[in-house]
Amino acid sequence: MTTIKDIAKVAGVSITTVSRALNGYSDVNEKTRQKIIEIAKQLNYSPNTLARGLVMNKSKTIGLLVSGLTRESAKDNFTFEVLAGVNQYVSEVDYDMVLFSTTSTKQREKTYTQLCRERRVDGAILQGIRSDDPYLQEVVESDIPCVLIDIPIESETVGYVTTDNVLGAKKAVEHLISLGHKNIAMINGYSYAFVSEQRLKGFKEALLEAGLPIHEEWIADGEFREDNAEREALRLLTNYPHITAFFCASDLMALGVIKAAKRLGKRIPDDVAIIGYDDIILASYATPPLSTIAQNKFAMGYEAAKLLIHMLEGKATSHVKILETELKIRESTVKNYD
Amino acid sequence: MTTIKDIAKVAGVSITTVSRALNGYSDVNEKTRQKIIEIAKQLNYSPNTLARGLVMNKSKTIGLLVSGLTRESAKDNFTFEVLAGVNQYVSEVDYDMVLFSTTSTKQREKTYTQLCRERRVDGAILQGIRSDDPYLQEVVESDIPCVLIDIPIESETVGYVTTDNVLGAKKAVEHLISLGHKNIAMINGYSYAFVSEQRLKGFKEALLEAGLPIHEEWIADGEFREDNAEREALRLLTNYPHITAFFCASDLMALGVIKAAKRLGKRIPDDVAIIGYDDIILASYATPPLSTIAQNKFAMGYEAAKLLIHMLEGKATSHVKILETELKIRESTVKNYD
DNA sequence: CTCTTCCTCCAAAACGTTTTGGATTGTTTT
DNA sequence: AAAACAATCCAAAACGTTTTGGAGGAAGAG
Repeated sequence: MTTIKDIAKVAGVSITTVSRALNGYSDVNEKTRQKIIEIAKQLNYSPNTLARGLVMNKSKTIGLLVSGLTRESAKDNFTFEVLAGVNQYVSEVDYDMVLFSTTSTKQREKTYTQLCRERRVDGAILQGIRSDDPYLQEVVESDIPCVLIDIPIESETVGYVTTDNVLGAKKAVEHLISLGHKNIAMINGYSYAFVSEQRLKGFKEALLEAGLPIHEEWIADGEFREDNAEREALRLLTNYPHITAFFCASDLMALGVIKAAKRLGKRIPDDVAIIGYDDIILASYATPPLSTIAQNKFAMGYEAAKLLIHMLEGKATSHVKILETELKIRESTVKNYD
Repeated sequence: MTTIKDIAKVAGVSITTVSRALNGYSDVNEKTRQKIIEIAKQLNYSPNTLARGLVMNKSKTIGLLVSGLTRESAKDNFTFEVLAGVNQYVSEVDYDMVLFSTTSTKQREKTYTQLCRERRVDGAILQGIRSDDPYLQEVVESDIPCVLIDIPIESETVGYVTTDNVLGAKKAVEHLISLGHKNIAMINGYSYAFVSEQRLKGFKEALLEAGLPIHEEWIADGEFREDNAEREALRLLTNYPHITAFFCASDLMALGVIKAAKRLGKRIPDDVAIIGYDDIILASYATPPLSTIAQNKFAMGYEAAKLLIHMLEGKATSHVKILETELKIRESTVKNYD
């Protein structure tokens, strides 16, 4: 493996000059620079980022901390798309990304700060962690720059990117209302996700603004799981047969509700209309295709990486990025749409 | 940020002793070791992996080189599941994983070797690269340990993990034949994927062994794309109406074929049976649910990482791992299955 | 009492960079 | 002709580890 030392020897200059030549400093003669560059190319030189990182005290590497990168999480490809977005920006600006996946057990072994410092990441992006997660507290207290996805916490060193979940939920429910639905149930996600709170808020606001009553007993916790949502929907549809529409805090749960409705012999959307949240791939392939509030997960990853790296380089003006959502109307709410 | 120097000062010993104490060498008194460990904990010490990597000349980091980590590739979650598998093993043995995503344009800028050496990865896993890819040649020539997924190349420094694609394809086609199909078409992937060759081979073998003729004109190239497969299937079904079954080299293409069949008003599986390959998430959610040859993509990633790290640590006995596939029968081939 | 051996410890070198603070020219200004 | 300046180069320190080759002393063997 060739080093700048080797280049220096061949070129007959000092290693200082090689370093400065390769890094574009002005205090080296253009002729020697060309010679050095030529030699570097011939010797097939590539700089040792470890050595560089050691002396510069930064690695040009960010960590992506996701929770639950498991076989099962592949269904909602949320994590994957965020990852793809992060990767996109990171590679545009010549950073590296290292992936950490945490589980609740793992968190007891190693703290967030340890993880980041040991791996010498300059900053981190956190996705999918819950609001009761031990990491979260640590993140805010540590001095490692970090960007949260879908968790609205802001400080000197932490920023976040999210969508307006209140508005998104409102758009979904208003869509149902505009179709004439008056008896709308909601399957929410677990309460230790910030988005659940907000989507619930949007749900209630939409009802209130339309002058509809809020039935607390029509709001169930599906824990963001397909099977739980199915079970809850079965229960609701059986106990409260006048429900004609469901707003679900995730598409995966909406798929569960579809199953429940089908099992009870209800026609969708005639007997019961269903709208989800996220716009996962499965949504458009479901039968019937699922109406939903689309979030651009790729963009969320991209913007998170952008924000983080701007923060690292001291050129971030704001620490917050709110993205748009979009109502996608498909056949689970409107028959023969298209 | 505390270093071993700080610990040494507090403990009143040399940095050598601290290093050796923390790394479990035997030539340090158990009492001093405990003292040092205690101090390290108090000072919140975490080792600088850059410095360590520099002197040890290895980073305990592997690179995962995937091609086409884009928004679109989320549909077939192949990449994601492999990634999850790699991540799983890597974190079990306390390595790190850094993700590189390549595009054909990017490959011209930076060579594989440069990429690996610059980022100081100890080895790499390559997924999704094509057989005509400039990288592939380089990989074999370079001395960086590497594991290929679904590309059977083996050498001192390169191994691979794959499934038996010939057998997998045979199983699929034999299933169709066992259902009485005699006129079976195939939608293959592009030819610069090794798996396409092999699945084609399996397809032909199955036909031959059953004494059925091979109609070359019934074999189309869907380029692993849903839309292309749909177009090709439309063409085949129109031109050769006696075709009663399709074997597709990927589930995504099978979904395209389903669309084509539906568009022509054919009933599935009564008029035309369809079987795919991969078992992507969408397969079980399709209408009708898609029969397929399942590959355990998570396991492929896991085994690839395992193999690579064994190679790195000199304890790999073989450089090859072949995984099993499994025939999953669903309603696209057999009515009311279950 | 001397010679080994074992147990603990340590100083210094090494890894490959970047950066600091000059040194050496040659050229221009006064 | 002296002084100031610009251009080009370099030696040495620094980053935080691991490893090498001992040093010093205590205990056991003869």
